[in-house]
Amino acid sequence: MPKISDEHRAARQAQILDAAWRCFYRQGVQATTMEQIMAESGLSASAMYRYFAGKDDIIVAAISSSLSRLGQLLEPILEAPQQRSVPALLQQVTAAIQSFSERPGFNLCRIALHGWSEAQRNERLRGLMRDFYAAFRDRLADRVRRWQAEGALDAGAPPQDVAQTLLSLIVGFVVQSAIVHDADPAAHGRGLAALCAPASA
Amino acid sequence: MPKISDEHRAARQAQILDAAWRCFYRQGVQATTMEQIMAESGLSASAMYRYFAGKDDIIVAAISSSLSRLGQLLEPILEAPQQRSVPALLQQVTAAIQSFSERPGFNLCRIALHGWSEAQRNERLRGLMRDFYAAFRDRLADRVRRWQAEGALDAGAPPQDVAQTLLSLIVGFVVQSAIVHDADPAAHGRGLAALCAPASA
Amino acid sequence: MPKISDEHRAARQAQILDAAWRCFYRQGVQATTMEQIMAESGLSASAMYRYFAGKDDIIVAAISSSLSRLGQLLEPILEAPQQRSVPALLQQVTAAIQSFSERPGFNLCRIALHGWSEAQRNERLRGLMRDFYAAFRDRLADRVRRWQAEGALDAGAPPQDVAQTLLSLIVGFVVQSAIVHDADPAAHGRGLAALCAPASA
Amino acid sequence: MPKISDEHRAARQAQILDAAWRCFYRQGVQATTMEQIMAESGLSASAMYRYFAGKDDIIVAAISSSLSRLGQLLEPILEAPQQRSVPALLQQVTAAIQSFSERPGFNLCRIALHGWSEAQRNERLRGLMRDFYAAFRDRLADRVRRWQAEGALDAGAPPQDVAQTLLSLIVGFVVQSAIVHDADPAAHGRGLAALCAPASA
DNA sequence: GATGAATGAGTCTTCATTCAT
DNA sequence: AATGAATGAAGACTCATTCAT
Repeated sequence: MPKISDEHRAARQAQILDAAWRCFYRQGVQATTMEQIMAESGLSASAMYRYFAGKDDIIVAAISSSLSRLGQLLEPILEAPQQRSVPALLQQVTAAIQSFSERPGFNLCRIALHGWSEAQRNERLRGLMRDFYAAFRDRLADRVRRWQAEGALDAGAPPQDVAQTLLSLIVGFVVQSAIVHDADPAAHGRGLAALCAPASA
Repeated sequence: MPKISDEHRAARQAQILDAAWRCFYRQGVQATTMEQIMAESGLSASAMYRYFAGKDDIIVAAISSSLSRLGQLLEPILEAPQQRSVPALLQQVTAAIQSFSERPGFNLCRIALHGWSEAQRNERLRGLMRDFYAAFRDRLADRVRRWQAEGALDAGAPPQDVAQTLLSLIVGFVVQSAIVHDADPAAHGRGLAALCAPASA
Repeated sequence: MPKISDEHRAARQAQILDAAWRCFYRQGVQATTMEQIMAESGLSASAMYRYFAGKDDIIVAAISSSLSRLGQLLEPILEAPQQRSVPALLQQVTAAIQSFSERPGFNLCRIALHGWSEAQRNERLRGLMRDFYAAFRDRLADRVRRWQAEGALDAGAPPQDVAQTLLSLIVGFVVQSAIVHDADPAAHGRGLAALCAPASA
Repeated sequence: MPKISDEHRAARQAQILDAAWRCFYRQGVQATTMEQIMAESGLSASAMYRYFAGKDDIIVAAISSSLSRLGQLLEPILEAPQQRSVPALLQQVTAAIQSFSERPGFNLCRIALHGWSEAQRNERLRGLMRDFYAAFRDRLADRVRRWQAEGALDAGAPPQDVAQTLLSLIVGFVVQSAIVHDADPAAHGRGLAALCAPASA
């Protein structure tokens, strides 16, 4: 019965990836050693190599699965039919990221920075990440188009430009969370609202 | 004559840091070896240790000097008295970053990602970076206050919130430059302008 | 029914040894891993250890069985009653070796080199091989004695010396086959005939 | 002064290759570990990698230098102008090999077997060895031609065939030395002489 | 009786750093 | 002041073998 074996395989791989993330989060991707992942996962050296071809494979799988999780986290927010205002969307997205990051041992923001850095020197990772962010920006552009159709946004602006700006706001929040440690969804929302508001309100 | 010695020292250090950056840019911080920096700088092993205490020192010095360069690049833009609109400022800042990044062998955007990642696992670096970005945000807040005083911006908004939003836009541009490779200052400006504009323009 | 079990056992062992030889032939003895033999034989790890005590046992059994096959190949040639001339015998033996070597996946010549090398560092193998070649040389000496009795060869020469020379010619052919790839039974026969011929023929 | 450095380099390389040969001789090529070569040479791990790119490089260099030594050993014998008989040449060559092999820690015959085996799975080595033996056989063919010119050998025989036969006798001696341990230059000479002699002498 | 997942000792190799010259 | 040879600890990865199921 291969089913048991497949489930076992998936479980072990998840076990390894979770351990890898806990290590990456603490020390960065390159500085994490296989031995540390072994210790964190409770598996032996050979067990790791049964489920992954090597360190690079673990890195790619871990980052890839992390991007998937991030996509699953943000998709419902983007697709919610009742989204009316840009600052509100931004606030919801950043709040979701923040609450997801607060779980112990898995800070999404710090991990993102490590992943971006690693993607600079890893072919597969670079493609993976470019595709993910390009796709995410396309979803944002869709959202912009709906707003424009609803009359909530200037219909003359190129949706891709607005999407690029929105994506910057989101990843900028991530960076400030990891570096300055005081990024605040509400502040981001207020700041953007202030920019959008007529000056002499 | 200690003065010559000091100049010599500074020149050698700059030579090493430049070489280090070229390596970091290509391969990331952790994956760069001392031997590669030696080869890139044309100096001997002992020379490196004469001018820096070790690899960590080179990393901190390189990132620190890079932050200084970035500050020097952006300061005149922030302080320019004639700055009138937020989208225009954003476009100027991102354009400056982009043109600075286009010089061969020193892509500021890619380097920033490496530096952020490294700062997660290096105490000194973390402090350095937090201080730099906090200070930069303070400068942005000053700018916001001036705009508010000039009536160009809603006076009721907390300047720090607006500054946080602006910083996000800037670093978001950096990330998109390095990851998706198509970040565009003009698009960022247009996108922000669209968000600020009244919907039914 | 132990008989079926015994047959089963022998069949499995042969299956393993055949697989082992295909691996040894390609990569040498030491460089072949148990996993490769497992893959080549289609058997599981535990099956290997059920039928052999370990890798060393497989090596010894494989080389031993190979020597037997070689002996069975050459024996009828040595014992053929109509053998009249030394060059003819040499040519027949080398031709037999060559045709045996041409089967895909089992080059006797290459395998011999691997076996000799391995015998240097394996006590059991060393004895096995010494005995085999000593016995083979004894058979050659018998042949020489028969030739001497028939008047086909100088009766004053020590048969063991002639046998040693003949064995050198044979294994020399094997080495040249594996290393220079152009060893030729006919050329060997002609060369020896030329040495035996009176100079001014 | 680069000369000192070059001499130093050559000396270290020789030191490593000598150590490697002592290990190869005892255990075969593949079964020898870098650590054993380190211990035998008295050098550290990194020192080895300063002078050789890796284990494969050491193997190739060691075998290559060994072939050179063998060539230097046999060349004067082949070129000696007073060589008159084939058995005498054979005896001189084998005797030279034997005396060279008797030095402690460097048995040329055992080493040859290891080298041949290794050449089966190492591209560079295979070419190296094929070229060496082909060239050696050409020298033998030259010798044969001279004998034929002097009337000492049947002028009608193809020199390359005779050379192939002679090479077989030599390498056959090497194999019997290493495997049966009783190969004897004099016996080889007598055996060949018996084959060459008229039967009813 | 058979499987294949698991192991831990061992392999080759690299690297930041030091030190004799 | 400067060199570059040397180090040893640590890195990723492999492999013959065992054991729970």
